[in-house]
Amino acid sequence: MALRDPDKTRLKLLSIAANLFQKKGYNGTSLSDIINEAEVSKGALYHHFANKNELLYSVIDELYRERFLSPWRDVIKSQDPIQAIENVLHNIGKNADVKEMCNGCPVHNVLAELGATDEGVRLRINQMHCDAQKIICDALEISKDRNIINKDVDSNKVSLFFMCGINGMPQLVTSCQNVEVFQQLTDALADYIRSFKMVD
Amino acid sequence: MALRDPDKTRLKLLSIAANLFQKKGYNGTSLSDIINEAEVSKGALYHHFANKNELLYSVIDELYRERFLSPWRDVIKSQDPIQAIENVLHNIGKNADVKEMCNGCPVHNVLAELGATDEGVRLRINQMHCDAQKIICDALEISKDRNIINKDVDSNKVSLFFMCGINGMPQLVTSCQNVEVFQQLTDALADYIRSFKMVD
Amino acid sequence: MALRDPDKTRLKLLSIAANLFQKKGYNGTSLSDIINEAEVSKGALYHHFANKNELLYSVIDELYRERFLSPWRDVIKSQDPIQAIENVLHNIGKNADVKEMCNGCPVHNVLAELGATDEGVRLRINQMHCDAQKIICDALEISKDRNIINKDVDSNKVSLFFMCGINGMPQLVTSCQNVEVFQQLTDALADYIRSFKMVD
Amino acid sequence: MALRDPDKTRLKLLSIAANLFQKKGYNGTSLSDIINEAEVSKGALYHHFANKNELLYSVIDELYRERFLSPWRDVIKSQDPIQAIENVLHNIGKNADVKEMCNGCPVHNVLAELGATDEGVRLRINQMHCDAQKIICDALEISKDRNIINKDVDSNKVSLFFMCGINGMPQLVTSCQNVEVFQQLTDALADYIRSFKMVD
DNA sequence: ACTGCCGGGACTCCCCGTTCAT
DNA sequence: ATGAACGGGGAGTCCCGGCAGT
Repeated sequence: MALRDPDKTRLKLLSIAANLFQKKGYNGTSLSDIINEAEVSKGALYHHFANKNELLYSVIDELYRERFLSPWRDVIKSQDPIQAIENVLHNIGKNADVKEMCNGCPVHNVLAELGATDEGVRLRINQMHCDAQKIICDALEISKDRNIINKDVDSNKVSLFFMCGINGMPQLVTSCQNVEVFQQLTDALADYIRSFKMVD
Repeated sequence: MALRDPDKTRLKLLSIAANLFQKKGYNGTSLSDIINEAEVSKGALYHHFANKNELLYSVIDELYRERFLSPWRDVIKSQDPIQAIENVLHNIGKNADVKEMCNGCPVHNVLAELGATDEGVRLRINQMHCDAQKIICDALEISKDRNIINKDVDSNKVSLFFMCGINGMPQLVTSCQNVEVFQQLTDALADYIRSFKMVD
Repeated sequence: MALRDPDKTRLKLLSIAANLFQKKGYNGTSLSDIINEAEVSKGALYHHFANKNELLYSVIDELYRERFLSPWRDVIKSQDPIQAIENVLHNIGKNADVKEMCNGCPVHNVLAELGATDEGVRLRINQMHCDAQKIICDALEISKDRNIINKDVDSNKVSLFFMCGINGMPQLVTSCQNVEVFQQLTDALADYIRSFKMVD
Repeated sequence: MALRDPDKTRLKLLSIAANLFQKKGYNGTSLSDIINEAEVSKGALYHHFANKNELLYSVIDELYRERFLSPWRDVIKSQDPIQAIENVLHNIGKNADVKEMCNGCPVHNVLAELGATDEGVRLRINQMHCDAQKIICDALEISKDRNIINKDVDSNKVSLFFMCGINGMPQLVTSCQNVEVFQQLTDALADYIRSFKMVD
């Protein structure tokens, strides 16, 4: 129903779709699932989104992308970017929503399901990975300049592996349904990144 | 077809289903897709498997599981398990089939799509993760005994993070469609595991 | 758009609907097709026409009917109505728009699609047939009076068959997509009507 | 239901579809209409026909075509083909099923609705027209040889116009819902064809 | 008075996983 | 092991109201 508030209706659809796609997968989620939970008619949905695929793209562009990148954006503004990265890891490890985590990372799930067949999805998520890696890579370079880490660290390789770690976590958490595992993993990744610091 | 060879038919269905599930996802693959590619009748499929879900379970149990675990089984028999792990990583990095890799890891894809809704899938894959982690963990313990790595290494944490790295790789490769990335990642993971070796 | 000209908007909708109904059929034409081509909003359409069915009726009443009847109206004013009919046939044969013809006669198409289920359509088109036949019938009677044709001609039967010929033409042209066929048919129909002339 | 008789099921669907397409048009007939009347499941329909369009093509090829051509096939075997044509016209005029007639000719209706947009339909019906015209044309030629009609008759033109008459009839009957009109028209067409006979 | 945006559902064709008689 | 039949959804489209502002 929702007496005439297009933006609100759109956002509602978007966020409900985001949740369902994460939990049940893209192909596992029917538009009926979405409109039922949103208490909105099919006409409303198709007024806002051309089709299911466009809805997914909007979800990725407007929700998943921000959720994925925002935690990292500030690390390069810090005096000690390495410390900042550790802090971010610590925070997401501590504040992880159990239910959310156990459904895996939405970005990750969508990529695993559709990456091989839907170029639109793949390119969007690749962009996210690149953007995030760029931030980490910059953080490493800055840290070299400031003599926080060794100059012979291969920033590209390390930042790539960092992204790999980030991507692997939700997988393990989903499979064992245990959030503690997530904290161990963020710890371990923090250890990894800290291992490049200069010994003083 | 019609050449009565039940086991062959079954295996054919199994391996075609394995490929399609990996590439197009479970919900994205229809039974018609499978029987068309296998050139087998619908009745034949239902003779061998109770339903689509059981087919998936069989695929996991009989194909995915072995593919996932077999490379690691021998590392604990080696004199230097750490070196053995590095070798395995090097091999899978070098021999990676481009097309296969770019579709992501089948285990991983299935978990991402169904992990949150299908306990049968989740438990099977969790078991694989645990079994693999156990191997790595044992390898680390053995290496401690043999003074290959430091005794204060937290084998559980490291092996867990190792699994995390393993799980994150196909994700990144899928998104950028570039196998070189895979080699860089196996390298980086090898670096990681080597970093625990005693300095002599 | 937005240039407030209600009559123009209405006429635009009417004539675009007329074309689309002819080409794609009534059920094959969606209101979206119409408003897209007319560059008019849905609200505008519904302001001018109560619903799709009323739009069709208006199309028939205001456009199809005139197009169908106007060529024949003057034949009875002629000194030699038979000659006048031949002339009309000759003209429509010669001036036939290729594209238009190959889509069939709009009146005809609508009747064929909806005649059996929509009384409103059937009655309107029946009226057109009757009116046209009346003209031809009158032309024959006048010609009898003036000794142009034999007095024993059954005007009703001939005029009915004349209408039959008129109705059958577009059908054949549509099926073979060849306007020459149309000219042959108008010729043949002219031959038919001329065959009743007195031999002098 | 319907205890396993594929051919029967198929034919049932075909003939019910044939009736509904004639009465309500192609776009006006839903697959639900068809399966409800046939008391057959949706799956059964899609087992026999790839889609709605293929169903239509099958209806045309297997039912409409025969109904349309069969009455004329024997006229060229007759001693007096012209007389045979008259007889056929007389028969279909006399035996016309009221209800059927008032829904128009199925071939005709389908062509009017879809001829401009569906080549498959157009080509099929064009073939029927050509085949029928060929028969009439041959009948005229044979009649010339046997001195039944004048040698200067343009067989092609006359047979074409004959087809035109055949095609126009159902149109008029549909619009006035009066079968007597049909008899008058078959009479008039018989008159027309007879008019070419030699006067003895 | 007239037009535009938002929304409502029923209905469309089609496909899916599954069962059953053969 | 076959393939005909089943029936429940799948996404998407349709025609249509109703509120807002001109």
